[in-house]
Amino acid sequence: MNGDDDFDLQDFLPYLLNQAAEESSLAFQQIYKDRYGMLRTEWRVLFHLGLYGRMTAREIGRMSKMHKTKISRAVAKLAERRFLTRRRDVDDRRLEYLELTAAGQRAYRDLRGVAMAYDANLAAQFSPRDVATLKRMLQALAGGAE
Amino acid sequence: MNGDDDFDLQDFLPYLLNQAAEESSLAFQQIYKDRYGMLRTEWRVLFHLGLYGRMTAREIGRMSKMHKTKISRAVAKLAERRFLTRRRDVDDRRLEYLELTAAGQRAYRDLRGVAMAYDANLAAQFSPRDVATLKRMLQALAGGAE
DNA sequence: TGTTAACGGTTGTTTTTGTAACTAACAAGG
DNA sequence: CCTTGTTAGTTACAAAAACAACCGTTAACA
Repeated sequence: MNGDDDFDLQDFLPYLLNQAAEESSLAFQQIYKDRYGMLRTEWRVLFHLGLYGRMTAREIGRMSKMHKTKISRAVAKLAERRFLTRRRDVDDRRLEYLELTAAGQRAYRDLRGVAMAYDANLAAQFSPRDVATLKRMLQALAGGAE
Repeated sequence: MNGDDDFDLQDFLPYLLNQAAEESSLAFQQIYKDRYGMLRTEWRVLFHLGLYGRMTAREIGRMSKMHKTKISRAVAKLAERRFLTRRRDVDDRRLEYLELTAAGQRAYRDLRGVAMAYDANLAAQFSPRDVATLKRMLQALAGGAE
C-alpha cells in the first residue's frame, strides 16, 4: 500500500520471535498460573532451582538474564508459599542460598512433566532435524553478545 | 542435581523463544524509543499502517494479536503526536479508519530501514537456508490454532 | 418497532514491570 | 583502622500491561 521496498512484518525476526514466543507459551502459562498461581518469573526461578539445585539469586540472574529485582520478588513469593528456603552464607553474609522445599520440588517435578510433554507436542509438528536447527539458532540468538 | 529425567531449560521452546525474542529485540527497541519515544505497541501500530495502509483498530488487532486496549492507547498516542489521523466510517459509525500522516510515514520509512538492516544483521550469522527454515517454523508457531 | 445481543472502541482499576536509589556486607589501598 | 568502591539483595516509585466494566452503535429477530 505504501512506497515500499519489500519488507514484511512476518519476516522481521524480533517481531516474529515475539509472536512465536507469546503464542507458544500461552497454554503453558495457563497451567502454572491455574495450578500454582505462579507468574512467569516465579516459574523460572522454580525451574532453575529444581534443575540446578541450591543456588543464589545472583547465579539465577546470570543464567536466566532476569533482572535482580524480578528475581528478588519472585523469590519472596516462592518463599512465602514455602516453595523454597533461604540461608545466609556464613562466610559472605551478602549471599543467600536458595533451595526448594519438598513442596517446591513437587511443584517443580509436576511442572517439569508438563513442560516436557508440552515441548514434545510443539516439536511434533516439525521434523526432528528442523527442530534441532531451530533450537540451535534460538540459542545463538538468545546468547546475545557472548 | 535433582531426581531428573533429562530436561533442560535451554531446550524448552517457550523459554528459549522468549529469551531469543527478548535479546534480539533489545537494540531495536532502543532505537525507536530513543528516536521517537515510542513503545512497542506504538511501533507495531505504526508498522501495520505503514505496511498495509489505511485500516481500523479492529483489523490491526486481528493481524497483530494485540489486545484492543493496547491498540486503543497506542493509537491515541500516535494521533496525539500527529503520526496518524482517524476518520469515522459514515456507514458504520463504530468503525474508525486510521491512516498515517506525512510525518507518520516518514517515521515509518525511517524505522523500516532500520528494521531491514537490523534483520539482515541478525540473519547474517546463519546460512540463508537456515534462516528460511527458522522463519518458516516461527511463522508456524506464531500461527497458533489457525 | 422494541428488545436483546453483539461489536468497535474507550476508560478505570489493579497487577506487573522497569528504574533508581537504597542497605548491608565485603574488598582494597593507604 | 579508615576511606572509597563494589557487590548481593531489597525497596520505593514511575511506567506499562492485564482485566473488567463501560459507551455508543449496529444487528437479529420476535
